Amino acid sequence: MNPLLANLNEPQLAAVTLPAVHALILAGAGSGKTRVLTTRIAWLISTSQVSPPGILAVTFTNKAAKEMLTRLAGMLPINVKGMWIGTFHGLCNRLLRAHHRDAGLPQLFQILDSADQQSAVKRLLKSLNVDDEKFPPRELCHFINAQKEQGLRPAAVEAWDDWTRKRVGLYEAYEAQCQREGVVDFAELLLRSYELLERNEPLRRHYQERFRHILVDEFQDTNKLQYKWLSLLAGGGASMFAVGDDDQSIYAFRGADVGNMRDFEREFKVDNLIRLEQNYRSHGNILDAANAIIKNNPSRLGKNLWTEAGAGEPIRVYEAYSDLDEARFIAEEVKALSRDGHARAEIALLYRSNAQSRALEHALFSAGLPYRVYGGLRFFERAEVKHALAYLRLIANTDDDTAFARVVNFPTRGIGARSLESLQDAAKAANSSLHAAIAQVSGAGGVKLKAFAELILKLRDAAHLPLPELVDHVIELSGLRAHYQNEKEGQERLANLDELINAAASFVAEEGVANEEGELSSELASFLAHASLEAGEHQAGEGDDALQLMTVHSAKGLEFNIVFICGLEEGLFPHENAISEEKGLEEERRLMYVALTRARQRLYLAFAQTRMLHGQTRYNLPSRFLDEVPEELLKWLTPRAGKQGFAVPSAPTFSNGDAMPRRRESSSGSGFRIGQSVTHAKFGLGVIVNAEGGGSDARVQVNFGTAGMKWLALSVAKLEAA
DNA sequence: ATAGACATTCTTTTT
DNA sequence: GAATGTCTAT
Repeated sequence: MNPLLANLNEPQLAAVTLPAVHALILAGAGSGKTRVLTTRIAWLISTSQVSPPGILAVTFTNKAAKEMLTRLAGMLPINVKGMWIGTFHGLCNRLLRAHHRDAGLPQLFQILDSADQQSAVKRLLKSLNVDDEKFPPRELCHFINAQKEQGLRPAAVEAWDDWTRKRVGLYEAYEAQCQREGVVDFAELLLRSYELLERNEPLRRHYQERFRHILVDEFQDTNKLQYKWLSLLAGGGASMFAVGDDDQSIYAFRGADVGNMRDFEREFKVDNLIRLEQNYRSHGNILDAANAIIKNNPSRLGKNLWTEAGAGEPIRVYEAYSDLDEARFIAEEVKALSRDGHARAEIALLYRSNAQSRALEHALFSAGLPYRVYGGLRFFERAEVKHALAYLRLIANTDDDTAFARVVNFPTRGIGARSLESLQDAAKAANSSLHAAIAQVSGAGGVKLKAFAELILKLRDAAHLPLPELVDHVIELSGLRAHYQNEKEGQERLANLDELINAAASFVAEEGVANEEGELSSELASFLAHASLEAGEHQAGEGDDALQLMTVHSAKGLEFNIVFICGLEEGLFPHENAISEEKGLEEERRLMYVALTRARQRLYLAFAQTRMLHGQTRYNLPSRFLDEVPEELLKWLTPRAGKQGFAVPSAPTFSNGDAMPRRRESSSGSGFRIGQSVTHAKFGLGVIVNAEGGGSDARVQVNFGTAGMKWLALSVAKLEAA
């Protein structure tokens, strides 16, 4: 027996050893998905069914791609480096670099990240004198990306109203601007390489014949364009092996289309649908809860996780008075767990939205517990790093107006708004880049601009230097170093700039791109692509034994011994913006499913009666997801809050600094107070969130959850304390 | 050109 | 509440 196949369970083995056919693997959480994917590649190669260059394996994140490469390298005695295993964007970048001419791109085309894209759009709106109130750059970016992700160029977009027609026009102008500047955004990487393959038959046939096996990770997260891209490449008879979990589809809001799983099944006539349902991660109670929750979603492909591990501990539920109380409880609990010998790094605090981390962080800090928050600014996204990268981008391509605009006056060199305006006018008149238009600007501003142009020229002269030295040189000559040396808070930024030099050095050491003779550094171009495509690790203390704080979204794919899910309240989780639509609610439920299945041994669910949000105290009902977990799996750490609402009345006398209902007048005499749970004959269960008037005029505002927010006159409405 | 005041917005996020 | 963006005064 092939040692690769040892210890695989039956469906895993079946999936790994499928012949060259299309297959859809429904891989539940914790069912060994990555193992199946990598083992399949290793098995195909080791049994000589395919050679390494015949494999195309696609993931969504760099982390997943790296993980696959590392595991594969451990299974096979081959050099994994050159294999086509990577993210959609990384592989498309590779394709476009190799065929930039056919794709209509300059050799050193630059990649705009989302922030770059937004500033490019802002610049475009300004140059066209478009009101950015009516066309917010954020929304316009979203629109453009959504079209591209459907595979639609401006001419193909159907516009039925003036607003959309105008946006399509702006989409077109944006494309022209990008093309002139020699830059592509993330979605363009995909679309451009799709079009390249579609239109260039010899090229398409080449890759179709080359890739015999296409493997896709997290298939439920693919968008329409990615699916088309895969279909095109598989069109030459390759086998497609798609691994995904429709229950973990939580990115519909950014274009992911679970429908691709059904389409794939139908269009590729997949008759190998394999379910991986045995879970190796969590104890039974946790899985039972997850299964019970997700069962409420109709139209699933269907799957039920099970485990050989025992039921384990019950799921602990804590009802807090307030967000601060919730945080304090968690901090105390974690402290106790830590004392009992649990590694802090094995404990995760999950929440629906980032704003929730504040209260948690505060409590953890007071308790002296080290923690790490995911989701902040990443290395290559930091302002000072982006500034340095902008200078480097101008070395590679002087026409990159986004980079130009970013640093033309940073550090300040007396080039103000009016000089830039005349430069922009000149560029527009000549249909040229900002850099190329400098000669046209006269006067004092023109002199300063010419000095800037000379600076870029001088920097370009250094392009032959080894990359780390070039970076150092740029930081020095641009004045960035001096600028941050003079700044009070500049120490950390200087350190980050030094870190950028280090990053360049290790990039050269690892990637080892050869520098072509006499040419502008292709090493530089690869490094810049790397900086755009892989924004780098999140900041701070890796390696320390720290608590892990993150949103449920960023927890996907991770696992922890102990998990706290915080803020389980209607309006927060499920989020209020998602509640009104069935589809939105189902995605929230899948999100809850993802959250639950992160835990191996112990799971806490926490919610609060009052919470500060957007600077206001809010009163929420417990999340409906709590009701969807079977009673017998739960162990209430506070008196049970039933379907009737909160068990513990929130007395207005907390001494712990919690938000207290401010309007006492509303409670006097009426028998009701803010924060109290009430029932109404028509609207059902709700929470009083506000009150005004008194005596016979008294009115209260009640949050009825699904039934909405209502103002009710106490003299008319029959409210009962719940 | 820059600091300080005022207004506005506020899910989730990788590439 | 905090962060970003725009306007205003120096």
